[in-house]
Amino acid sequence: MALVRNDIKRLLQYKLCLLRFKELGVSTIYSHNLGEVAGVTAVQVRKDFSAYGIKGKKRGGYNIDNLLASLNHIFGESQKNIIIIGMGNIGRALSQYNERFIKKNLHIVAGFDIDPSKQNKSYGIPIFPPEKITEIIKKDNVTTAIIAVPFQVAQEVCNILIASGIKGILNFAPVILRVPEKIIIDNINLSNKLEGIIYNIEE
Amino acid sequence: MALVRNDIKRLLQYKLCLLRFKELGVSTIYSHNLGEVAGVTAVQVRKDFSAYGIKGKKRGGYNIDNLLASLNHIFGESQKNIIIIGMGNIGRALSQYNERFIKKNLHIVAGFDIDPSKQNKSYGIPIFPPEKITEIIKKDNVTTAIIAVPFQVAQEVCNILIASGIKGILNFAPVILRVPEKIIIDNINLSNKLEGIIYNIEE
DNA sequence: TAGATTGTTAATCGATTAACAATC
DNA sequence: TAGATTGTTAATCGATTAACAATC
Repeated sequence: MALVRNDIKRLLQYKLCLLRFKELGVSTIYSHNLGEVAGVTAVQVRKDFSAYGIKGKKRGGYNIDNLLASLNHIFGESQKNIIIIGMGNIGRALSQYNERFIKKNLHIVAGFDIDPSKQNKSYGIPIFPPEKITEIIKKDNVTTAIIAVPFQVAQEVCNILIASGIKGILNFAPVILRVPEKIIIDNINLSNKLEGIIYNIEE
Repeated sequence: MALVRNDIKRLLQYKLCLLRFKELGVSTIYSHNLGEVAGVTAVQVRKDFSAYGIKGKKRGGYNIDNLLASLNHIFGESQKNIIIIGMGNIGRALSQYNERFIKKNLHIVAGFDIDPSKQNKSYGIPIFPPEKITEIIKKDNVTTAIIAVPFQVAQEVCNILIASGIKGILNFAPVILRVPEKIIIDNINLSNKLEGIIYNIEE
């Protein structure tokens, strides 16, 4: 099991902030501006860029277009195909994100559910029965899957996905999935997130 | 801006795993068992428990009921009221979690949306117009809010929430919200999560 | 007694911060 | 030249891991 590194999370956050600045017509940015909106220190920003070979101008800051080009190069500009397993409330909500995701070259190409009544196109993406998982993964060269099934079947679904070639998983089921060392996984447990926030409030 | 600490996240994860073990009828657990399912080392488990004054028996492991009692004491057993701002796809999906959340004393007491057509009870929780936010927060003693509005209005909503007394925020809008030092915040950016996973896969 | 497990102290590692040199 | 900013090296801090003592 491998987790996404913090520096990568920060770089993605910078990318998002830079796109916002660009929309506002800003063309140059200083490390302290970017740090402020991204929620990190200016030194952290400069260090992150430096570590990935991204150069600014002393006294002149960083050119936003150059930064975005560098970041896009780091994260790759090819289309990434994604599937969702489980079309319950969360799965359906995520399927609606497709339009937004497509701007970032993230394409949700299919959803899967055992309920035949969900196997139609009303969710914006084609829905298939679970038996089709392996077939679609191969056909569309899918490397990443979102698990949004009940926790009781999450590990079983996870095993099928990995056997079919999936390399990365975003898991919304409230269990820590067991996966081989090389698989990248991010577990999102909403009630734990809420409980964690509340604990800190009351501390 | 304060973030939820890692040790707290682990304790919550332990709690979840322990509940699963308990359901299976297990009454005693060793640090290596718990570590394995929680995805951490046995030493980490023992250190976390030790730091919070939770004792096991040398050679005999930990009693699951005692552990759960200790963890419940740490996290508090009173009812916590939560509101959701924005009843789009994510907001509606989260409102359906209420039944599950209630088992953990997390009560989603209201949702808010500017769209009058959403102000009915079909989502399992009462929906109000945004003007009612402050009133409901005071009335129900709400300390925690989930932001699920479009990013353009997320900061404005955040400011209103904080002015109304909210202390903790779970944010699904793709922006880093600016909040005072004491406010606890957790930003979940789904496309960043997917991009981060994909970056690590391709590395 | 031998073996297994907890629990703590010391060592290591990695990430963040401080300090400051370089330079526009 | 003075001031502002980048970029790097060194110092600090915190978290994880290793080692091992305690004890059931």
